[in-house]
Amino acid sequence: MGITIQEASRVSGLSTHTLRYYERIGLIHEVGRDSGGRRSYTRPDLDWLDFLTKLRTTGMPIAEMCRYAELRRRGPATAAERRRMLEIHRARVLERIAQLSEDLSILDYKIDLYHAMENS
Amino acid sequence: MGITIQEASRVSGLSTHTLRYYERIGLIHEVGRDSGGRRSYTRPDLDWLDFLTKLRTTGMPIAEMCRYAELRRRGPATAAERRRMLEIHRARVLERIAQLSEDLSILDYKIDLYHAMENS
DNA sequence: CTGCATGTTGAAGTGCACTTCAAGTCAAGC
DNA sequence: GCTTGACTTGAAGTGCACTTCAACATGCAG
Repeated sequence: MGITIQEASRVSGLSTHTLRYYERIGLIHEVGRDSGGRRSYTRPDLDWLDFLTKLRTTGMPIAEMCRYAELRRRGPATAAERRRMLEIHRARVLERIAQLSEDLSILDYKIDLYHAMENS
Repeated sequence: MGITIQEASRVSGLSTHTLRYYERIGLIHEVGRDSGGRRSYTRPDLDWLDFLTKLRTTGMPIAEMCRYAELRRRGPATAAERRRMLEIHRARVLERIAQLSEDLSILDYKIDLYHAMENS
């Protein structure tokens, strides 16, 4: 019914080690098992992993992701709180982009200086 | 002539520990000392720290910064190589900004979904 | 001249996010 | 039935970027 941890690893881009680690710390809740006790990842699992990965790559700390995951498990009653978490995170991402853009211009300036040096 | 490590810390935004650490690993080269052997930071030191900080906040690994610092110490002959390093780093920063912007839209989408849930 | 804050050093410790290890289980191919 | 390879677990290890510690030195206030 589901796919193996190996396939889930390929699809998600996370190592099998990381998949087990994420489950252990509660980021992924109780992945289904096959007859032999092996993990079997379903579509919803993969979608969730995808979203988790986006939170990670945008710099959300694991601890905060765990909190989000826990709220999610508690159901619809926690929707407003989860939204607030995402809004706060969104603001951080925006700020990070702004900071990077600003620093980028310093980089450009420095690179220009080097060009000028080389052509003088 | 220069300022104390405490003042340099305040100006640069780096802890005194980090300032000593940066010096130890060769990121900052031989900061001057006062009569009592205490560090004395001058304007060029602070400018360099400022630039280092920009490299760090844009995600350049310490090891790479050390390499850049070493090239810088070797003088003008290494200018072209330093420029290349900055250009490569610049490309990474651009890519990071693009990635963050993309992930941001997923975040926006999710937040919208939560709003829709709350208003239904 | 005596505290005491601030400085110095090398070495050890910390926190985060994994990653590797050790020891065992299970299923498919020969 | 036996090997092989992927899977399982808990525990220990890794890499990065600092941070803290321990032990000692210096300089200024009272």
